[in-house]
Amino acid sequence: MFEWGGGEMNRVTAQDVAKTAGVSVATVDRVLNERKGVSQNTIAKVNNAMKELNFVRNQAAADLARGKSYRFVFVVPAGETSFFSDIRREIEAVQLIESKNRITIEMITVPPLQSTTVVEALSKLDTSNLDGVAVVAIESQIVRDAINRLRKEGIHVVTLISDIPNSARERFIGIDNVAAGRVAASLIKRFVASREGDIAVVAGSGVLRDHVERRMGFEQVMRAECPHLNVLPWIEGEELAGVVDEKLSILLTQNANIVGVYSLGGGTRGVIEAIEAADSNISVVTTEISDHAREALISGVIDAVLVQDPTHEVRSALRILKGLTDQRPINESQERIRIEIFVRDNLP
Amino acid sequence: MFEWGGGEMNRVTAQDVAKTAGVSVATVDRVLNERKGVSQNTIAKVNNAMKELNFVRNQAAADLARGKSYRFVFVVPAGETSFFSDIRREIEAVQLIESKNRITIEMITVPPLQSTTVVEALSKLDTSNLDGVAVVAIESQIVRDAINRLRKEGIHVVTLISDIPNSARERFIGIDNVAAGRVAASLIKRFVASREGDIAVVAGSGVLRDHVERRMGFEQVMRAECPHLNVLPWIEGEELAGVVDEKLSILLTQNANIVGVYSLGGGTRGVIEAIEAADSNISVVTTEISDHAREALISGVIDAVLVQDPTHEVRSALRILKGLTDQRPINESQERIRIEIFVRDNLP
DNA sequence: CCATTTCTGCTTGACGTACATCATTAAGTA
DNA sequence: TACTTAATGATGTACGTCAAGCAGAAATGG
Repeated sequence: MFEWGGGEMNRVTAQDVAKTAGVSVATVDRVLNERKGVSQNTIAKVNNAMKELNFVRNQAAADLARGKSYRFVFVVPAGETSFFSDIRREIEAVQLIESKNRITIEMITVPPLQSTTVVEALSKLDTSNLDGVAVVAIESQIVRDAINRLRKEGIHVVTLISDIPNSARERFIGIDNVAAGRVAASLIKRFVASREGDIAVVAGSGVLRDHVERRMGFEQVMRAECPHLNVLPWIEGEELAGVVDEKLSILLTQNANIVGVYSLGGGTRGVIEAIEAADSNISVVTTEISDHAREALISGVIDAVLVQDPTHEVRSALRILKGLTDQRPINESQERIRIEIFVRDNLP
Repeated sequence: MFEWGGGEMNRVTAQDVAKTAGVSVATVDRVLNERKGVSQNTIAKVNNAMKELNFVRNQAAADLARGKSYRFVFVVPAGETSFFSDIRREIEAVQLIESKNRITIEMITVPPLQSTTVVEALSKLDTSNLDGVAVVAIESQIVRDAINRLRKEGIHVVTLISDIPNSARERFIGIDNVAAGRVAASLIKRFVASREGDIAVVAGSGVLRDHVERRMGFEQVMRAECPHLNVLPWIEGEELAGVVDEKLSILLTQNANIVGVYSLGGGTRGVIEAIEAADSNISVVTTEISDHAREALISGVIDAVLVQDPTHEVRSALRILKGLTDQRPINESQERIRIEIFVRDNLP
C-alpha cells in the first residue's frame, strides 16, 4: 500500500516553505525558478524545507502567473488520403481544446509531395512570437535547410509522420517505419506460406522517407528469410488511388507470378480495385484503414493492414513541442507511436 | 489554411465580455458556469458578447480559483507478473506528476485472483472526500455489489484491464479482449498453416473476465475457420510461471499432437520453458512482453505476442476519472487502448 | 399597502505563483 | 574611504476566474 502523506491533499505553499526555511518568499521563488542571487547555503535550506513539507508547486497558479502563451504551426499535406484528412481533422480538434490553455495552433496545408511548397510555407512563417513547428517532411536538401534556418532562430521543430534526419529537427513523431516494413514482410511470408513467386510493392513516392524506410525493412526480411520470394521494383502510386490502380493492374496482367502485394503508402482503394480485377490468390498487406480497406479486409481481398493512429500523432507532436518550449523532460512511453495491425478478426 | 482569429493570441477575459455585454463579471461568471440567477435576456447578451469577442476561458485561472482537489484510488493486484508491476510503476509515476495538479492518487495492492480482498479494499475506503476509484475487477457477485455500493455514494468507478459488466461501473479501460482472442486465433491459423492437430490454451483464471473473453474470441475464430484444429480444454496457470510450466509440460508429454499454444494470461516464462523442453514444432502466441518473451521471440520459441500498454491504461483511467468528476466529455480516440502485436521483426 | 420572497446584478476579495522594484547588509576592490 | 557587487528581504502587483455576500428591483401574499 502506497500513499502520499497519508492521503491528505497537499496544501503547502511557497509561503510555508519560506517560513520553515527562515527566508522570504522572494528567495523561495528564486530557488524554485533557479534564478541567480542566492547563496548555496540558502538554496540548501530552501530545498530542505521543500522536502520536509513535501512542497509541490501549483501548476495552475504558475501557469496563470507566468501568463505565457504558445504559438505552434503544423505544416501538413493537403491531399485526398483518408490518413491526412484524419490528421487535419485532429489538428482542428486540438486547436479548440488547447485554446483554453493559451495555445494557438495554426495549420498550413501544402500540396503533397512538393518540397518547394513546404519550403515556401516554412520560410514565410511569421517567426516573431513563434514557439514551434511540426512538419510532415519531404526528403530534400531545401527542406532540410528551411528546417535548419528555423532552428537557428530558436524555433523548435519536429517532424511528423515522415522524418528528415541530418536536419536540426529535434524529434521525429511517427512510427518506426523500418519496423513496419519488417512486420509487413513477416506477415506476407506467413500468408504466402510455401508458395513461390514475385512480390509487388506499391509506394507513394521516393521523396517520402517513411515510404523508403518501410521498403527497406520489408526487403531486409524478405532477403534474409524468403529466398523463394522475389521482390519486384516498386511502383510509385503518388498516393492517388487512380494511379495505383492503373499501374498495379498493368503489372498484374503482365506478371501472372505475383503471390503477394505490399502497399506501403496511400491510394489503397486503387490496390483493392486492381486486386479484385486480377481475381487470383494474392496475399495483400496495406497501410491505412478506411471504409474501403475495412470492407476489403472482411471480404478477404486484403489480409492485413498496418496502421498508425493520426490522432495520437497530432497530440503527441503538440505535447512534445510544448515540452521543448518549456524545457521539460518528455514522457517517452506516452509518446511512443504504435504500429497497429488489423486483420479481419480485430476490426474495431 | 486555417487560423484562429488571424493567429493572434486570445487575450479576451471575462472582464471584456462583461464590458461589451453591459453587465458585471459576476454575471458573466454565472452564465459561464451555468448557475442560476440570470435572466434569459442577460444570458443571451453575455453569450453574444462571448461569441463576438471569441472568448475562451483560461483553464489555469479557473483551476486556481476553484481550488478543487481530487482524490482517486487505484486497486490493483500485487503479483509477480511483469504486466502488473508495470502497472504499479506507472501509477507511482503518475502520482508524482499529478500532485502538481492537486490530484492525489492512492494505490492499494491486493493479492491476485481473490475477490474477497478486492471487496475488502473497496469497502474499507475512506469515502469522505473520494472522487473516484479504478479497480482491476474480478468476476464475482460480491465485487459487483461493492462497486455498486461505491457508485451509490456518488463515487465514480471504472474497471481497469479486467471488466465486470452488469455492475454500475461507468467505464472499462482496457483492450477489446474478444478481439484479442480472435487475433490470436487468426495468427495461429496462419502459423500452423495446413497442419492438423490440437491447440492448447493456457489461461490465468476463470474469474478474470479478460481471460474468459479472450478464450471466447479465440474459439469463435477457431470453430468457424479451422475445422482441422481441435482446441483443448484450457489450463489454469494462476498467472504463475511455475504452475504454467508444470501443467503445460504434462499436457505436452501426454499429447504429441499439439501444433499450437495460445497463452492468454501471465506466466509466459512457464510457457517458454515447457515449449523449449518439448522441442517440437509448435506455433506459440502469448500475451505479455517481458525480457523472457523478447528472447523467446528472437530465438523462435514464440511466434507472436499480443500486448496492451499498461502505461497508457493507467493514464487513461486517470483522465477518465477526472473527466467523470468534472462532468466533462471524454475524447474517445485518446482513450482507445490498442492491441499491439509483436513478432520477431518489430521488437522495440 | 406593506412585508416577504425571488430575481438580478454588483463589489470585493480569494487562489498561489511569478516577477519587478527598492532597500539593506556584507564583503570585496580600487 | 568611497565604490562595486552579491546576496538577500520586503513589498506590491499581475494573472483571470470563482464565489460569497450584499443591494436594489420586481413579484407575491395577506
